[in-house]
Amino acid sequence: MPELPEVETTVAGLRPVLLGQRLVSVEPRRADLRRAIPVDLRQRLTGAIVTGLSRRAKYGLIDTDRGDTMIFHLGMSGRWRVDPVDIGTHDHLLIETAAGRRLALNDPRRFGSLDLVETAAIAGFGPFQALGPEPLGDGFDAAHLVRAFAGRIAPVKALLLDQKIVAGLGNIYVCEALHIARIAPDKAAGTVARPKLVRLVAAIRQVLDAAIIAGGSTLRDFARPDGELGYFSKQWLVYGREGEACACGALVQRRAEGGRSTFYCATCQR
DNA sequence: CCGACAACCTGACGGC
DNA sequence: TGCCGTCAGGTTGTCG
Repeated sequence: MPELPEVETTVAGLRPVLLGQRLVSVEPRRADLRRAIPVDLRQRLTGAIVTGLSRRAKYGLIDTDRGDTMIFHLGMSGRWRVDPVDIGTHDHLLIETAAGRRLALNDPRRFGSLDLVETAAIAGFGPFQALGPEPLGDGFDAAHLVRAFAGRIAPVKALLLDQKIVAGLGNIYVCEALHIARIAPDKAAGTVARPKLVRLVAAIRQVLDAAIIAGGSTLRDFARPDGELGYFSKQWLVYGREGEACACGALVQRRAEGGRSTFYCATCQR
């Protein structure tokens, strides 16, 4: 579930619950996810007031009035449950606000992470050091891709998954964007002509915007403990559609590369 | 730099 | 019903 649009809509769903609220209880229920949870997280966040929520790449950021920012990553299976009826084995962090709202960070596979850094030093946070530009921001355009792809013979799909080149794309949206831009996933990145890169930038923005809108439309249901985002899956053109007909009539193909599935239309994408 | 692979974990699903 | 293999939206590291 969690690529950039899912994190964006998650943050949007958390905002009305947390913004301006004092955290009266912050309880980690295990010592680690993908890596250790800071031992002082509970002490530093309990009693703090949330002053802002935002997103960077696939990370969610929660700022407090104590100058700390909690940074979460949802990995493959993470999500926040709002006002859960009961607490399960995969609820790894519990939060309660002064207004009596409860949150549980749930992550069965525990590929996610939870960090706490000084807000003023956020640029020094390890995983943020080498991140490329935000795909929906000003720093991302065809010229950027021309520079990033120059001389590279790796498949364009592989480089789009590289967070150092552009931050926030995952397997689904890369497959979708390449389809919309009509670019073959295995084409050597450095050989993709500039007009195609112009299309690619537009396609990435288009698919991310549409997914955020689709996720946003489900925000009403965000508080449901078992609530799932992901309405955008109904709009996928190629991802998960192996053997189905593309709009051109050809069948969507699937290929495994580096242990991950790539979905594409060999007729449309060149 | 590249591609392939493994590791980290659990759950869902299909086949038998 | 159960067992087994396969797959899954991410990140990080190794090896040749």
